[in-house]
Amino acid sequence: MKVKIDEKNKRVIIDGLKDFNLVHVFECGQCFRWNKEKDDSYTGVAYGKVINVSMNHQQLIIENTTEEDYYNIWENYFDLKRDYDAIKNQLIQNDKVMKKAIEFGNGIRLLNQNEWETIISFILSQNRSIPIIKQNIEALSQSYGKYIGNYRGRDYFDFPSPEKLASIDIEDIITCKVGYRAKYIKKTAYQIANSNQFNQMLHASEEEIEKYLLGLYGIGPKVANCIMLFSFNKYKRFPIDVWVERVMMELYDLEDKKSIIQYAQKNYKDYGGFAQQYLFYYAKEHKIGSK
DNA sequence: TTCCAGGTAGCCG
DNA sequence: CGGCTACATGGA
Repeated sequence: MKVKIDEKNKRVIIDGLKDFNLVHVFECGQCFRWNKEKDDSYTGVAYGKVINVSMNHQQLIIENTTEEDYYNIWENYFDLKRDYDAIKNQLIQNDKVMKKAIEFGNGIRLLNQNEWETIISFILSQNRSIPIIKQNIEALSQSYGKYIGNYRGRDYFDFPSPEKLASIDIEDIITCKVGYRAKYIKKTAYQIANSNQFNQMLHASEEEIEKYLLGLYGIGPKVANCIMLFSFNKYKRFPIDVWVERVMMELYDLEDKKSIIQYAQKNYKDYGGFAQQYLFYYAKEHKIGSK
């Protein structure tokens, strides 16, 4: 992997990158603020910046960025330093289903996303489909987020701060079509904005983080696991949603959530989060078990 | 029209 | 504890 800085064109090019596919990364259900352009590249907002990402063979091209942002944000955000081969090789041992799921989503990488944004995003995700979640988050950002700028003819807004969401009325949050989840958003934003506990969690143990998240209004075990996996680097976490539950019951012949948890702990160990994401993407795209 | 979506809080036994 | 249900909204 080789990094080239093209300062003049505000680009960073990463050469010789393996295990990275734009569709897999952005459509596997882990993130909600990335949209496909007509040229098959993706434009999105993260950490208050707008960038465009495209691929050319094994070259990853990040546009509208700088060398500084690449090393401070994007290298970690896109998880570029991790060896996915090692993870895949361990996961596929004695597991034909996983082998298929990994072949299908071979270019998935787990993004390292902002903790606060991930908390609200996955509170919103409950009992909802991904396109609607994306709409909700976009509406929240456009209504209450800071204006970032115009890129390729479109205006972009950052995800609103805890202070901002804590300060607005529930009725105003509801205008973003989040339904009954508005009260969860307001209260959780208030708790985070008005306590230093959240900041302490950024350096806390896994158990403390879990306890804290479960104490926030609107967060249960599944959402807490997603937040820990997608923004706190807790890669053992194995969130079980309707898709993972169905694919595990159908293709692994497991009976209930309890046996799924046991199976995952025993077989996936430290790589539960990666395993889960391959399975989720495979199940969702093939609509396993649904009808 | 009915059913379902990256579930959770509240309530009941 | 474990099981049940209401819940906002939009797409199939």
